[in-house]
Amino acid sequence: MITPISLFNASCTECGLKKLCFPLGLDKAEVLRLDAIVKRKSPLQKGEALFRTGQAFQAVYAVRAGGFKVSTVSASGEDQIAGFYLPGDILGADALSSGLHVSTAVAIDTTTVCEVPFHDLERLASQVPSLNHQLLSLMSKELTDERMHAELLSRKSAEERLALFVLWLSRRQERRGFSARAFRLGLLHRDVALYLGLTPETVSRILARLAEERVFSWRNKQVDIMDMSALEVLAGEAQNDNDDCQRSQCG
Amino acid sequence: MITPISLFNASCTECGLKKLCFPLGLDKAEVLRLDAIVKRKSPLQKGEALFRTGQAFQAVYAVRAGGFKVSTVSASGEDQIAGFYLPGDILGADALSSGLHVSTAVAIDTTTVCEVPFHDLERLASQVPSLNHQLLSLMSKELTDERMHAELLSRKSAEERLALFVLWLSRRQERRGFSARAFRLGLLHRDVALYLGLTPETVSRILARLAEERVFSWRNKQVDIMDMSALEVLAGEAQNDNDDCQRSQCG
DNA sequence: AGCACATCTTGATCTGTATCAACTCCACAG
DNA sequence: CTGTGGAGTTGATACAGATCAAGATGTGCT
Repeated sequence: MITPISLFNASCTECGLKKLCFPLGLDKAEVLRLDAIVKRKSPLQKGEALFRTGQAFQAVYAVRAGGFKVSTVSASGEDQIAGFYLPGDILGADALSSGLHVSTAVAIDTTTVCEVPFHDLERLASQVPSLNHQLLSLMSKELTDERMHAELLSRKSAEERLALFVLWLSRRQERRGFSARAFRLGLLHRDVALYLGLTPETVSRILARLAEERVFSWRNKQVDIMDMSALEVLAGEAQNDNDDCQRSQCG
Repeated sequence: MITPISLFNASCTECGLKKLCFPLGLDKAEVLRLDAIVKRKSPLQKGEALFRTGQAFQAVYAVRAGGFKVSTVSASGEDQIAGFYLPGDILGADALSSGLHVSTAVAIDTTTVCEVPFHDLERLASQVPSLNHQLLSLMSKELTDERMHAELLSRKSAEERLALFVLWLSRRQERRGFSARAFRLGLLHRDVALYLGLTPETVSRILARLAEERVFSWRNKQVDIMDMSALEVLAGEAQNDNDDCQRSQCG
């Protein structure tokens, strides 16, 4: 199959996501060395797997466009969704300790990735301290994200979970330079429900209520936030009262 | 204050936990270099904090004896417990991406730790590839553990959660060379409840039932597992049927 | 365009766990 | 030894969200 070169040859130097990805903190010469080990793969179709549980760990991947859902299959069959990975995110590093992937990554859209063979990455990182630091930093970030996820699951009501989920998405969009108030979200309610520890029915009911209350709507893969501060309140993240004041002038 | 040197001078070379900790995969000369940057601190009393939310990130810590509970304080005040760290575990690396600790680590017993200044660790790791690999591997391990925690929180019943929790503890004990069936657990019900996303009342009720059914008991900081296979069944982790068979001779 | 299947919505009911409340047990200080 | 406060237990009740069920809407394929 012949694919237009232009889609895949963009280097890290020119990539719009370099502030979120491995190049962060590297100088130009270092980015060029990184570029040399990165393989741009042809796009995955929606539903295709990037890796599956049990496969040998070979590389980590940076999402360039599209996205993945990462799930683990439990003994009971039904799968749990560990997270969603959007452009700029790195995935696959969770397989590092065991040498085998412990989860499956499925494209939720037509998706392009950069493949970074781990052996090469590790060797380069040992020569480029700032790259190594960034690798550690990205993993540390994933860990704190997963902790936030666990906190959401253990202490939040269904409504808070959905509000928080949309708020997180909104902030990720914003950091990528897109609108925080309106974006596309090509996920099934079922997948979001699994991620949030809820059922699709509950998700549907709460979406109906929040749309009714003009907080936000999610219809036909399109999210529109109508009242950001109400959303923050519902998510339990309002910039309220005097938390800052205790450290500055007030009181 | 003068403390007996003998308590703190044990080197990594002689440490019984080296198979679980940074030295894994290093040769003797490398372990000696690691030893040179590790600081053995004087013990923390029960209830003392190793680090607190908001403190600057300076070092990672290896638990030598005792243990920690690591919790995050949410805006609403009550704290969520992210995990328990036992001898051989590494903690503190979650602060790496932001440069500030995002959680608080409190000793649950008299506890000794090895402090590894991160700046030194990073420099040494850049010279010793196997150390760098082990650092990445430990972080990857933490990430998969946190995913298991999230899975427990989103899909398991209260009984399954407790069974799984005790099973995890049992396996950790075993890997450290202790009995898998009987061990000390100096945690409050309240802390375990928070970790499992339950209330102390529910924990108490289920413990009573499981002791009644002779699966395991937890009284006076002492856990005794009476029926390991029943515990595995309750935890949804029984070595059941033909999962292996599908890959071998059966059928 | 039209069919078929998957996803989403909406409603009725059920249930596991939280919540509230009272009591017991224990550790520790004096 | 006794008083005090925190932790654990046990029971009664409430409710959020699961489950079951049926219909509406969408989406992909021929």
